[in-house]
Amino acid sequence: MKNQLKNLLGQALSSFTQKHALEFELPEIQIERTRDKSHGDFASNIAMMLAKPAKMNPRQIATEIIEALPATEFVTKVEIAGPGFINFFLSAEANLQVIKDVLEQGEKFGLSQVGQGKKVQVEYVSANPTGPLHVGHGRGAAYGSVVSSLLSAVGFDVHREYYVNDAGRQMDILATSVWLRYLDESGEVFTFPSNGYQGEYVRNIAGELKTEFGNQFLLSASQVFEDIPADEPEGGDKEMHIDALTNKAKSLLGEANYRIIFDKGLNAILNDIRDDLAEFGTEYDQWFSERSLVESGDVDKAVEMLKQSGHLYQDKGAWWFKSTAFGDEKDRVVVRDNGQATYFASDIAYHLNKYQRGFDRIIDIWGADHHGYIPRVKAAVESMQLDADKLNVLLVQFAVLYRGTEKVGMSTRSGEFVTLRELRNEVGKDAARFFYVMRGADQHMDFDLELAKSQSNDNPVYYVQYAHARVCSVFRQLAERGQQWDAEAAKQHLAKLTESHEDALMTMLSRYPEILETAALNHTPHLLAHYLTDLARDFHTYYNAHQFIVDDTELSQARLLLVSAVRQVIKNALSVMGVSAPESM
RNA sequence: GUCCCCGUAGCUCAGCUGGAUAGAGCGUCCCCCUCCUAAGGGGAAGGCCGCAGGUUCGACUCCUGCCGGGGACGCCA
Repeated sequence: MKNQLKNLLGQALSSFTQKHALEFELPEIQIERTRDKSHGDFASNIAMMLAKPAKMNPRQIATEIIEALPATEFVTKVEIAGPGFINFFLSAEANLQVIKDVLEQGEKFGLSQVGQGKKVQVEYVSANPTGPLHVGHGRGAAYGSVVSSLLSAVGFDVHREYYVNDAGRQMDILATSVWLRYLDESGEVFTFPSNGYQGEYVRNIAGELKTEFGNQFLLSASQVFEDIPADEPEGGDKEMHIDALTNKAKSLLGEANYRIIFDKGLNAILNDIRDDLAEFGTEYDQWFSERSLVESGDVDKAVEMLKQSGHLYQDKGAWWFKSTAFGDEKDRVVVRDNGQATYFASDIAYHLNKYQRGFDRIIDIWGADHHGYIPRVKAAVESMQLDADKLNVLLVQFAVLYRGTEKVGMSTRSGEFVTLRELRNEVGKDAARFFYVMRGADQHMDFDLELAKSQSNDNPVYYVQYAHARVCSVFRQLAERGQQWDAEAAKQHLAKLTESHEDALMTMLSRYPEILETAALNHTPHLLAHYLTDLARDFHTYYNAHQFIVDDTELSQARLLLVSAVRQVIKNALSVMGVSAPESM
């Protein structure tokens, strides 16, 4: 509808410019929904935009444009209002059309092709596989998966990816932690390193290792801790302590055995993360391994490439990337003085790889704490002569958990964090997803567990789902009364829908495709959540004001058709959000 | 210190990329199904859109500077 009006205005505009022999470049035609019914259904500000360049009074311009407007059956009235708005009033038929559209298109209603099949890669969550996902990752997961679904809904070819940090120091620390817990299980006595992974899950993995391999990796604690520098509580350095233990593990166990333990830890946690995300309803097309980049030599190649192009220099034994040349605050280390490539080196190689795979757009979704990372990645991309505009980094702010008014403590260090799985078990997948996505991603969020669990009208998830269930209930009621309903036949009686509530609902339904498009293009899934509560509210209002199953069968049929369209749109929108649409509650 | 995010009703948040009289929910107050699920609905009160300038026909929205809150700034990952 919006586009049709745009076309009409375009035609009127060109005859207007011809008439006055205007030469300047025309502004883009903007048409928007009116906020107030008395302003019609749509409005354009084009006359005011033209006022200055055309050197004419905006109301005069509006008058002439309206005169030049081709006649159509779906617009009943066009008015000039206020400083020069052109207001369009749609005909009743035009309003009714949306019901037919929903009926015909069903699950496809709202989808579009603005993405033109362009290839978009969306990378999200990508948490280190050193422990279970916590509630902070949950927000990224919900946001990333809904953004992906939105993009896909408006015609992009979306590739969802999880970057697995399965190489590097943190993974070594995990492997070492697993091994030490294994020794612990076997009765060795020692103090667990303060910088190791303390969580219970590490013990579980160690237990599995023990069951599977028996004493194959058993060594005495005295042998392991021989010549290891002191840990922090003993006045030493916790980083040096843990690194030394890792090196000791490698030398005592040998590469092959070490690798077994390493992989045991990695796979246990990665499988857990996979299951967790799958149960949360976020799917991936690819799990991209960092180690594969290292082993294929891509990381070395990328570093070499930067050396060749003169973007690296050596200082104090380390190789630095000259990111300041591209606007970063300081230069960054790519290869440490011990010869180890940093995570940044892998990230450079990974982004190069993304570009080489030929995506039209690349979206990275990171936690807000990584914002300082953006300039250096963009710098790396630019230094490799790649189009940095294709890369879009979206940041997700943290969520703070509340139980009622009480803040739920969160500290990753002590291993005392609330996991995503615990959250799902407590409030359920639907509520968790809806709540996560209800607020703008750049907004700090208060996540109230009590509210998310509550089965009341305070809870937007239930509010929306209930609207869907209520429609289903109406149809069950209809069946119980032994009455028939025929959607095709009902189409003939739509003109019976004359109540203001019905009008409002139809307008709301026709907005859905527009909401999907803006939400997708702006990466703002919260618009969809708000739209759903608005739609549900209009439905509940209608429900309270009017009976759908009434004696006038034609009216009854028409109302049922309208209500079934509402059900369809709620279902479609919830499905984009990855939230279920229950038929009864 | 540098950088990022935020500041809108008592509370939690929208505000459609600059439009008309700034909107919801919760909370408060009043009211509504012998009727398709009251897990619902209607109404009232409640605002210097942090402050001060600037840009223009027009600013909650864009720019600058303050004030206030949160976060990030490592040869960490």
